[in-house]
Amino acid sequence: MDYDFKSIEAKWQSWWAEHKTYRAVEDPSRPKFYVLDMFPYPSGAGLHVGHPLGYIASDIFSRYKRLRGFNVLHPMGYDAFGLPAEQYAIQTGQHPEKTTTVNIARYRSQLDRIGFSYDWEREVRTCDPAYYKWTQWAFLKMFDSWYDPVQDKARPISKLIEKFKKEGRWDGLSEQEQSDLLMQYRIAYQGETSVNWCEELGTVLANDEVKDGVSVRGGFPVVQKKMKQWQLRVSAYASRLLDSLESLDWSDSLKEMQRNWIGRSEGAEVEFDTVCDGVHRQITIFTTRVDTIFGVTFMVLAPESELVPQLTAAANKAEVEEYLAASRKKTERERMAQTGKNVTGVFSGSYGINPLTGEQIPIWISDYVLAGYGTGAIMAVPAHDSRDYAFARKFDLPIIPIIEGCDVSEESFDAKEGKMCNSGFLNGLDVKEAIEKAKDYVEAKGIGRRKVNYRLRDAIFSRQRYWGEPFPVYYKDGIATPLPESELPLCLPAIDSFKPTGEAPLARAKDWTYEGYPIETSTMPGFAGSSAYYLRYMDPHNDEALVSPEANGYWRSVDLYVGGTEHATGHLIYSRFWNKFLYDLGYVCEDEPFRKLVNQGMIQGRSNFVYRIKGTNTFVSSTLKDSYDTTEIHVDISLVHNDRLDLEAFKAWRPEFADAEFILDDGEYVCGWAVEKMSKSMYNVVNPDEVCDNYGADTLRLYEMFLGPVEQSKPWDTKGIDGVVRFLRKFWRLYWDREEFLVKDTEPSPAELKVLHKLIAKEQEDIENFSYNTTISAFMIAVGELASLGTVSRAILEPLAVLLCPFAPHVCEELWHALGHEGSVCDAPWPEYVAAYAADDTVTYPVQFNGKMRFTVDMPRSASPAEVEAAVRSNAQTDKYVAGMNIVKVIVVPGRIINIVLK
RNA sequence: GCCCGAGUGGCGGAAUGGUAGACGCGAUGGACUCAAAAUCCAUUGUCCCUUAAAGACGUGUGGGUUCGAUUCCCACCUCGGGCACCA
Repeated sequence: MDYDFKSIEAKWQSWWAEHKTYRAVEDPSRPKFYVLDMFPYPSGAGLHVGHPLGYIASDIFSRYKRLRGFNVLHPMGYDAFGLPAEQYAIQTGQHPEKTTTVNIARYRSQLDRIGFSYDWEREVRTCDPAYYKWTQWAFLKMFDSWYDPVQDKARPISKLIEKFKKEGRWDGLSEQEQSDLLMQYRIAYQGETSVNWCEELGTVLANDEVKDGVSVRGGFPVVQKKMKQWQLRVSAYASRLLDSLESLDWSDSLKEMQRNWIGRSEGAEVEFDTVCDGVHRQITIFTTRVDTIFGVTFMVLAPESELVPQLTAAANKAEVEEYLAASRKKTERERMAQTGKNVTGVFSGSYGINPLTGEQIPIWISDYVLAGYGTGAIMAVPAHDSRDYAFARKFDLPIIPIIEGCDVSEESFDAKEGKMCNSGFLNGLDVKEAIEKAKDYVEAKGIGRRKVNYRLRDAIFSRQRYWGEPFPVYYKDGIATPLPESELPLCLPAIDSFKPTGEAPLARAKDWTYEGYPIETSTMPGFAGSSAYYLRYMDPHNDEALVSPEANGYWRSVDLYVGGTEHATGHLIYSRFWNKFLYDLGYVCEDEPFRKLVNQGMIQGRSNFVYRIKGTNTFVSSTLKDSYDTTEIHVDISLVHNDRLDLEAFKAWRPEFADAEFILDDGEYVCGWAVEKMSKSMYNVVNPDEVCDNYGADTLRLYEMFLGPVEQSKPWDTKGIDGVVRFLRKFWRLYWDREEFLVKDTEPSPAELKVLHKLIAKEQEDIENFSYNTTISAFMIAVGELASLGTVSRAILEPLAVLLCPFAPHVCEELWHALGHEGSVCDAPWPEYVAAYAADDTVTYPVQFNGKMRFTVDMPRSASPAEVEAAVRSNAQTDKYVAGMNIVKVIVVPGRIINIVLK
């Protein structure tokens, strides 16, 4: 029989489906292992070969763990709410649900062809009401909770009310006042803050959805706007999110990204007296450099700070108003661009009083100070802060150096080193000591206190969009009131048009009311549905709970999570927050959701180019292009083989090339190439379906892993796939020769057993380290060796099929059944490694003289270093290389090398 | 600017202190064939050389540690990623 991957793959894929081979069932008698992929957003473009990279890696790991006796949970689903489907609906009028369903079906068929071991009975879709019921439920729990700083965890809001009652702060408040009070404490709360507003998308965005001042989706400009929005009090968890990062088995770079995003900084808050038109008032600033307080020459408020109206002198009002108005209109991008000399600001007309020197200093307003960080007000030390320095230079404010010997004529001295001067009681101290002493001083004087600040902000949780989870909240006489849990899920209502009209789409829904009161018209953001999906997979059909304590107690948390780095500051922060919240309330048993995380690299495209001579329709081969003035044009990689252009196909590709002429090199047109992002516009997209059609799923799986380490980005180049194709054919031929099944019940030779055991040892080690490319190399070597040994023994070939099955499940399943087994190879026992064959081994030691290799010596692996040394000293060749010199020492590294040091 | 990560043949990559370039692609030569495909065999870092033996050089650059460095340390260069008025 020949290796016919098409029929083999189709046959076993349906066999697996029929036999429910990959169904996971809780079984307390077996150890569990939970392997999770980041579920995809089902986009209209379908999958390209880069997408399944992580899925293949995790599938190999799942199958391997299963062979090692673990009860593996390996689910898949869809992150199905999101902007693109809605944008598409706006353009075409098609309901997002419809396009999403179509896209999901396409994703599913593409995934199915690759032969993943997913338990599809556990599939989740975030847009399914049965699923988003639990997203809404979690929101209600967050609404009904507060963060208790004493116990350092979230607790029911009723406990807070009890506390207020005891303190006499509750009774006598009106309903509205009670609601307003609690709103300041709820984990999910509604609050007025400065938010990222994207006009083009008609919605607010969270911090991680904005990059370089534009929206991540679409790249539209973003402005700061004060708005009342639903938010999640993620900031309450900042220190816990930071601290428990230590315990996670994630890459250092990813942890570092999260640390940066959380942005802990230690400093102090200091009170400054201010005077504005004769009115005195205290304000608080935050600084990490209390030691520089003698160098303060002015203060700055953020334009959005609520202190601005209070500290604007009547005489300066007009100017300040003008500045505030201009600042409001700027996009984030414009604000970020105005660094250094372009810095802007306006004098408020009021003054602060330095609490240490008693000196009066002007208060300015500038948007280089952020409202959302610290207190929105700073003390400016231009000599030792580059931003303050730029501002002082621009507006001609004094600069007083307070560190000995520093030169501030050209730039500020920001480093935390040197000896203090011009600083009263701090003089002569080292900067680090001065910081501590100054903190002690302000605390003792009662004018300040130590304070840790975090950059991490609360997450803006509402979106003025349609295609998301509705908030289970209605407004009873203007008071935000949760829907009773029994009303969940609150289903997304039908609307007649998706076109933006300036109001939230749900405001146009008919009867969007509860008991006659209006329901919230915002919907939840994309990260809502993805924050707890890993919990839902544990118990996906439960109507009573997000996850039952039994299911959660068994599967606990994700043992291995595979996905891209792009979620480092979004999903992976929100999920950890969400999980910690549920943990605080006792709904889940683990504090962290993802124990080990592997970031797969990107698969880049390999683009091809043709070179058109400017002003003509003549194309010159890349090998000759330097003698012409050419334009580089992307050409579809399907028209190119081995970098040689198919001229006829190229002419037929697009009408403008129909009469193209060519300058060939040696009869061939050689295309240029480059590694770029895989995308339609670069004509370098490779579709996994095509690869499955032409080479088979097992080949695709092996090749993606063989390309290089999973974590690394690497280019896809289809021409390299032949090596893997040849390997699989060779592997097949160990079992089958035309019509004859070669496997016999003969005794294997020691040489054959050695090949097998070497492979078992290598695979065990490599899979645990995600070093799949080297495992596959080891397979290629082993199969080559077995072929030349003429292996037919069942004792070798049966375990061999098991070993390869995580990588190439279809072909191994076929062979496993050909060997006479009834059940799936997935349930085969992992081949035992027989230590005897390793002990029996011979090691060929290279013998070096002063680091230079001269000859080799064969020794049994079990030989002691002393025995090896003795054997080498008495070797006939040794004398020749010693040649009259003295042997200083002999270094024997067991199993590796012998080095003889001569002098 | 700050913080991570990476630089190895024509290409993807292997080796985390011990024979640098495993394995694969590509390339060259050969076998089989009327021929092609497929398959198999051999060669394939650079230099010197007719060839071979032998040798020298060689993991971004320059230093250092070591009997021995792609691997560890210091400085620099280049590329990739993240953060960036966070006081």
